Amino acid sequence: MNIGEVAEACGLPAKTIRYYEEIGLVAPDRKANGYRDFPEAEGHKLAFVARARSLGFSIEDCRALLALYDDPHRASSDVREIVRSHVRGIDRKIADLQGMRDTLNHLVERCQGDERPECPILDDLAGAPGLVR
Amino acid sequence: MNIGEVAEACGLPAKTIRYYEEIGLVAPDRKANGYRDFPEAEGHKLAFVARARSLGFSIEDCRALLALYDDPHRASSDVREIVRSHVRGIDRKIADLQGMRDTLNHLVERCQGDERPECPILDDLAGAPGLVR
DNA sequence: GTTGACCTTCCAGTGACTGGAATGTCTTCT
DNA sequence: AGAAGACATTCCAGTCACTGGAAGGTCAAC
Repeated sequence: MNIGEVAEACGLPAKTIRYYEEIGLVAPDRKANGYRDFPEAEGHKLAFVARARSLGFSIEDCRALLALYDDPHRASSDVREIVRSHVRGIDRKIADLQGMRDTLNHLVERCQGDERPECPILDDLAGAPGLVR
Repeated sequence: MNIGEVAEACGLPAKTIRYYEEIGLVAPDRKANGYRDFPEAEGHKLAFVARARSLGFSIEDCRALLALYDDPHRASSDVREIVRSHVRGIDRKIADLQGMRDTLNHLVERCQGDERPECPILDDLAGAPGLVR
């Protein structure tokens, strides 16, 4: 399979696939003309990585997950620990974002949003003691 | 004020403050010995940016907010629109992360997490039709 | 005069791509 | 046989917002 076909199949841009080869996530063969040639297994790896990335895993997580995927003697507890740790990171991010959103919503509520310069949002950013911090 | 003092005061690393000067967010004076000298107003700008960054605003948002902060003829509606648009972005991110977390939690629940290799998480990543996608 | 804390600039690296230039190859049509 | 157009290749640079480190200058205290 050419890079274009495998890109179509797994939903990743060809550029990204070349990058994944460069960092050693996949290792396609080469045809006589220098074109990459992806056997089925490499295509599956790319689809695996595409799905893992869409679930927010880092490239290093993907590397670890791929290694487990390839290892018939893996322990499923190793997989689960990677995923759990990732979920903890996601939970932290959600909590951070919710905190920001709540603060910002409070500020937006108190801002008139008209043509005048008075603005509680700017006052808060400038360090004025707001009602709700 | 030296960079170290102003860093202490606004809670940003000195490295970050130098970077903010480089990209034109602040413009400290210079002493005869080449050291940066931050007048009060520049210190306030840094504190303003530090708080805005902690609320998730991009550097370009900070630049726009600083410009409004500096403009006595601003309209508070301009401020509010920047903030609202940022909140919309935060909401999108939260929704994305919640989607990932829910999917991952479903997968974790179904994984035994023991010493055996069978793993519904890997099966899902590999494209096996899971019960819950 | 020497230590140590502070300051300076400059260069390189992070993560995960993405865009573009310059060039080569394959397929199809005339 | 030649030309067009779609594909492929490599390499370099840019993104965002810093962060680390090297090599060196300055200042205050002992």
